[in-house]
Amino acid sequence: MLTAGRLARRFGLSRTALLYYDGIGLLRASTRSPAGYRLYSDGDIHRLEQILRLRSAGLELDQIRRLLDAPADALTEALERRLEELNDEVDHLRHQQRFILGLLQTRSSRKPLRTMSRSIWKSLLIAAGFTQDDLAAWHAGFERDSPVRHQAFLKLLRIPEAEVAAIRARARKAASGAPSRRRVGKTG
Amino acid sequence: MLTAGRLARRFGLSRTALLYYDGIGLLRASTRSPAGYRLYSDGDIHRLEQILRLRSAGLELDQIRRLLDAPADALTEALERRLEELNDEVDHLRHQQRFILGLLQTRSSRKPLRTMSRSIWKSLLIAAGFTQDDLAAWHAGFERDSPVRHQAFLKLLRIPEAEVAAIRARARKAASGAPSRRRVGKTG
DNA sequence: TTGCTCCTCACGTCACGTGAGGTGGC
DNA sequence: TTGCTCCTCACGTCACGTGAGGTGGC
Repeated sequence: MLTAGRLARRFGLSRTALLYYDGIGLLRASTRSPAGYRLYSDGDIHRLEQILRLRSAGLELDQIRRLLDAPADALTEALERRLEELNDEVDHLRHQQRFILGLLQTRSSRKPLRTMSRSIWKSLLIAAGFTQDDLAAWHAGFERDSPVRHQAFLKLLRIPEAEVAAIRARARKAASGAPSRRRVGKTG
Repeated sequence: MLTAGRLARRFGLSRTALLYYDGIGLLRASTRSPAGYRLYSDGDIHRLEQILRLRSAGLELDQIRRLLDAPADALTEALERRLEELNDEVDHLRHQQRFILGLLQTRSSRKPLRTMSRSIWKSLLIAAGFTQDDLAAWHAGFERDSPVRHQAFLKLLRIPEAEVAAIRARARKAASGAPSRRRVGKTG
């Protein structure tokens, strides 16, 4: 039996969040102490775990509440709908990005665009499921098999000359047999 | 001189939005009619255009208000900060997507994942700046120069066999000289 | 006179955060 | 007795949407 404060700390969320969940009927403490303190049972804790899982998926609390008492099919369906929604949201943010890039180009900017474009591209690929190592391996393979097309591809991404050269150099080194202990982007 | 309702319709936003902008001091009608109707001048309209531009970039109204009376440098800087912010937001949404894919995999799903992954990938590339035609041309070139690697690449994206075959067939046809009148994804 | 547009409050939204004012527990 | 934790309101957030109740304009 945990009080609200302890439970909150245990799950890394705020006490007021728990009070809010109580208020909207999402998660009520199954017991109260004589003084009125909320006391959360193991069952309550289990329910909280489910709630936080679905919250991590970006579902609304109201929807989570309904799903917890619904058949599993409803959950699967809701998650798939959420995936589509996320596609739309990402598209929307991408439009904002491209719009901003347009605004900046109209003005007198020169260098930020190039670096942004590179970092955007990278975060896209990483978000798409590629790890840093995947990217390194991919560049290495590309460079080994068709260095000319590799360069053209990097140019297409508007990555500046110096960066292109650095990426190709790393790719050649990786392809020539050095163990892949390198981290892209940070210190290596 | 336009009233609020007319101005709203002209710019495709709601009348209440304009009232709200007035309320927070973002855009005040420079004149009122004897009866108290808001009358927007050409100057007001020009200011609204600027507001909507920045709103399309996803800036907050409060920030927009400050930027409109600030030097151009501040605007450029704000837009670049917003770009970074967008990267973070997209990352966050991607995490949600990957988390959901994990949840669905734990359950008994089988087919939705494959198709999602494909559509996610495509929307990523399109959002990154590739047009449908760019994609088609890219596949065509890849297929022409190294069909084996092209297939491996598509497989890496977890695109189902049948889709892979279709994409390669289209790519071969495109590379063999047919004019690129085709649309990817819809009917073609 | 009839619609349509306009006006000004005031309240609701979503998931909490932040006090204010008061009590329980070691 | 002193801190720390807990309790219950109540209000603020962001960009509006939605009435309610009342007036202007063709």
